[in-house]
Amino acid sequence: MLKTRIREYRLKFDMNQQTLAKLVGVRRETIGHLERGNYNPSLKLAWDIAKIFHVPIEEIFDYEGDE
Amino acid sequence: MLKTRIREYRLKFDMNQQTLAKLVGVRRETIGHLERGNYNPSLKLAWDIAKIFHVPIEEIFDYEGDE
DNA sequence: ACTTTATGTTATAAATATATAACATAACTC
DNA sequence: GAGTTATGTTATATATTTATAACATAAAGT
Repeated sequence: MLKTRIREYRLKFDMNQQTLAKLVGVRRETIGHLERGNYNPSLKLAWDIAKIFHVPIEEIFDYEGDE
Repeated sequence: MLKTRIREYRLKFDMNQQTLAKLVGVRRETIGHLERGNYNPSLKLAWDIAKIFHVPIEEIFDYEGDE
């Protein structure tokens, strides 16, 4: 399972799903799905999100403890 | 466009596409497609590949200079 | 109470990654 | 030169991400 800190960083940057979505060029629902762990993003999307927060991808997404 | 150093690291680790593919649980062709930039991987696959080489994802994949 | 804002949720469609199988080629070994 | 190994390549099928649209709810402001 993928653990993500999108919500944590999103709140830290004081933005809502809509704003983040627009910044990385996806839909609001897509951000929501990711935050709730509904599916694994593409590398491109993960990259764009991490870049918004100025952190490495591994800081936001974590597959530790997996299959 | 996505630039990748999969081949470079794969050779450094002295493995062929087949071996790397098996290590990360995909097909040989998938590794080949990635090396030739045919498509963007999922975060999971990018993560697994980077982990094989013990480097951060950004060391292997790079979207700098994009859209 | 009504309106707005943020988020959850669900169904379906579209796009894209990956699997699978098949064949090609070039390098190397015997 | 036949056989093996590594890789390229292409066509089709399957799986998964993402888009799109619609409706629900709860909180906050007026």
